[in-house]
Amino acid sequence: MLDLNLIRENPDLVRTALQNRQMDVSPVDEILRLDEKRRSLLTQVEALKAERNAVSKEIGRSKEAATRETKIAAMREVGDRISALDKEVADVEAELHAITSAIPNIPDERTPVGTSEEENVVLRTTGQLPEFDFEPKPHWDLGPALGILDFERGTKITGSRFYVLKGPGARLQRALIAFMLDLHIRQGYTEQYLPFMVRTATVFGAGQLPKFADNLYKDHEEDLYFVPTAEVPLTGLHMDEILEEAQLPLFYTAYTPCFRREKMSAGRDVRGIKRGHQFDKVEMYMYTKPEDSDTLLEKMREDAEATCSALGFTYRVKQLCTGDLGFNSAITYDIEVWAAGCNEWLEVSSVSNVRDFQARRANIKYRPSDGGKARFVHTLNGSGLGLPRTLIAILENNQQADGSVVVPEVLRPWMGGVEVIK
RNA sequence: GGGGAGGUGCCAGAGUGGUUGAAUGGGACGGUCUCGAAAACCGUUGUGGGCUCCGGUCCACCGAGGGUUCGAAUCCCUCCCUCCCCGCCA
Repeated sequence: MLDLNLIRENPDLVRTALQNRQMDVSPVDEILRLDEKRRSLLTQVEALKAERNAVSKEIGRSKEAATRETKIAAMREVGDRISALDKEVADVEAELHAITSAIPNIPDERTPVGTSEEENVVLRTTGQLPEFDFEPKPHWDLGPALGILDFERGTKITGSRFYVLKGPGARLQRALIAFMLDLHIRQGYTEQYLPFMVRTATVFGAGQLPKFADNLYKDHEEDLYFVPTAEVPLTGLHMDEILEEAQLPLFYTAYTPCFRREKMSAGRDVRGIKRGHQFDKVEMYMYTKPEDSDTLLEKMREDAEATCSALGFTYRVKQLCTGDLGFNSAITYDIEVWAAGCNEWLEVSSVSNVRDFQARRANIKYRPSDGGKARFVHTLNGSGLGLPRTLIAILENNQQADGSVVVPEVLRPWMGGVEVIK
């Protein structure tokens, strides 16, 4: 959510932001119009309320019945006008809120302007592309051959885009989760175990509603959403709180499953486990003072990269351009790992500084140590790697000619010492 | 699932229709005192919003949302949450 004052005082900034994101700028004018209408209505209705309050006090003090009756009658009429105006204000505010909540964050000056993901900028590539003296197989062939991945049974018990991990496959994923969480703990994050279902206000606070309702699973009976990412409950953690400056920054890490309907990407990435309706992820999250968020974004990026390095991945860091930037984000780095079987770079992490965008929606502030006015915090989020794509990279890059897969050394403690899955 | 109690400011806790945005106590912060501290005393201590000659002023907020009334923290309705007892399930 953007600051209404910012939109009012600097509409061109917002228009440019929308343009750079390849979006329609007309909502800005609509907001300005509604904002003006709202303030005009408020001036009227508040004057009436002030009058009613004052006269009502007089009525309370008045002893004379006739005077009281006259005043009560007058105030009854004022009350009717207040009700009508209040209704108008509520309508205008609802419309204003609906439009404002659909405006994305303003990209950072350092976010390159571009029209689509084609114009994302590769900042750096680390490691060499692995070489094979045989034709490396994609994971959708490798996994079933090893008996650790079962697509048919996944679709049988649930439907398309669901799969079953079996035996060492399931264990490998669990090893990755434990490894990542422990690594993030060493990097200074505090582990959280969170609800996997959240209320509407929580999803709104994280910026997933109303815009992305189509992508969410919902229990309509209980009015609860299944989390699409741990970012949602991690934002909710301090919703409607005023933190102390001394508490900041807060570093959190959490493992959660993620549930996404993927209506937008129907027909895309249908092969393998790259894009499922249910997948696991370890997430990093920060609450910071505004002046620290730029620096800490780099820490979070380094922490995500450290995970890739420890697993022996060849990876590259991309800077997203305005055309591909997420709704909440001002600046985002994507980390992509090379997968030798399907021959592509897979996005395993997205590290973003959303500044005060989520904090405004979720109402998360901090009180400066000098006792000044409470200010919105900045929040940052980043995947400590999405699990399916990490699994793909391990299976495809560590495969051997006989179809077996070498387990990365750092994971072996959680694999009962198993060195090769065969 | 059945029965009962409750949700008020940073905390505890009054307040059942009219100067109550909210008593009282505690905490925190500032000041006086002190070599310093404690004690004591004095003061300050919410959020959002409108207008503003930027000195203020007005509006809203006592779990959330509606309603009654000239006027609601106080009355009514719905929902949410917490606690206790019983039942049920793990």
